[in-house]
Amino acid sequence: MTNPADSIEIQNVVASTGIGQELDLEALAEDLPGADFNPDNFPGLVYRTQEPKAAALIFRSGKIVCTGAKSIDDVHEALGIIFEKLRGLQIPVEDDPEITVQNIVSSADLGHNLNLNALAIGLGLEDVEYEPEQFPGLVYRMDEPEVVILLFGSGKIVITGGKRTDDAEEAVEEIVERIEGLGLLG
Amino acid sequence: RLRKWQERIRTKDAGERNLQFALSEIDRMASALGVPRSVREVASVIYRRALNEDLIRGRSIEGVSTAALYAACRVIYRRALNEDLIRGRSIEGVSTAALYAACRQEGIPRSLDEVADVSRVPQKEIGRTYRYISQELGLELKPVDPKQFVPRFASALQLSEEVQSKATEIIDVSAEQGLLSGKSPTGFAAAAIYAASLLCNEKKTQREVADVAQVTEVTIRNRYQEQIEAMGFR
DNA sequence: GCTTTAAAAAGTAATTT
DNA sequence: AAATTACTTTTAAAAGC
Repeated sequence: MTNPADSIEIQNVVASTGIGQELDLEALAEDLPGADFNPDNFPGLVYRTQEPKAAALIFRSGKIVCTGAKSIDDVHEALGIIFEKLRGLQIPVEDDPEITVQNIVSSADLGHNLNLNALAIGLGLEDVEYEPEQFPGLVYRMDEPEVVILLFGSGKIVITGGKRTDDAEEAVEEIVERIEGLGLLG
Repeated sequence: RLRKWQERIRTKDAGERNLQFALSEIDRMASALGVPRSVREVASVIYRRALNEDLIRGRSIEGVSTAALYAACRVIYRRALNEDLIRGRSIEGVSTAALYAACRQEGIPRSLDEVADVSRVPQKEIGRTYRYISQELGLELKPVDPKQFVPRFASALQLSEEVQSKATEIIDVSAEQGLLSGKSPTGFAAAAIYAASLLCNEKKTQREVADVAQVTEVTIRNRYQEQIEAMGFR
């Protein structure tokens, strides 16, 4: 009788921001201990924070992508650390750069095993991708909220593509309702 | 005006060539897979539909095996690109994906591994292209049924009808108990055939079955244990 | 389309012990 | 034969090929 929505855990938050200042990544790679910069492979410089654990991709334009954080607060904290590091290097950083959450990845547990074959047909083959030869999860694209849900035989699920914390909760309620409506939830 | 006319002819030429190439590729791969002529025709129809709906865009030629054919493929690709016809997508990828889809539609599926063995395109691209054309053409193919692999695998192993029907029964019973969700259809079929061969005293080793189904012995062992339990043996 | 980053889910595969 | 490592899928942004 536990509510699947209560089992939701945010696993990763992706966000973007910018310091409003062009950067010399070659020089930054020298001054920032632990920075990875391989312009031949990728134009961004990779910098990882320990607490909270996250990875940032810093670009020449001054734009930054932060990923790996476990919450929106952690994203702000990690980026705050990076902003301070840059200021410490005499690089001008805007007072409080706007941070935009781009994607939230969450996991949850529906609490019952799922018959993915029946679910693929029940949810509608046009909205479903289920190719167990290639991947064990059923991929379901939901319209409202606009997210992608990966459903597994164990009843564990992954919700991704949402930008708001509420998206995962709404998605879980919606998918539970749909599966129950099909009589396919335990 | 004359140039435009010539361009049109060239465009039509390239298109014809591409189609001819695609169809001959489908035929070559189908022969290598031992696919009946009726199914080859379905593959051809799917390819033509993909062409008509302009889906041969955005994919690159990646598969390389025989240098000569790869070169021919590149020439065609470049021509089509110059004529602004194909813009990226590979004829081979779409041909192979069409064949894979046709086999499924006809109920005699080949695994992506098997199709990749006779294609010049990597398995990853075949799977991706299949998902793309399947979605765009609205093929709506149901998930592959492991039972559909039984006759072909069992006959390759020279197993009797009795083993085949036993394997089919094992698949039905274990799938009924929810063991199939998320599992590879080939691995599931392979394990059932292995189990059935034991039960019918026509034992094949896990390695023999694994080779035919192109899965590992570890996978057969894992699925076998679950299926035996589902059947109430052990 | 590709390149890089991170994270979960579960299956399969290749190595190593 | 068991344990480890690694890859499959989805998502989003960044700059550039």
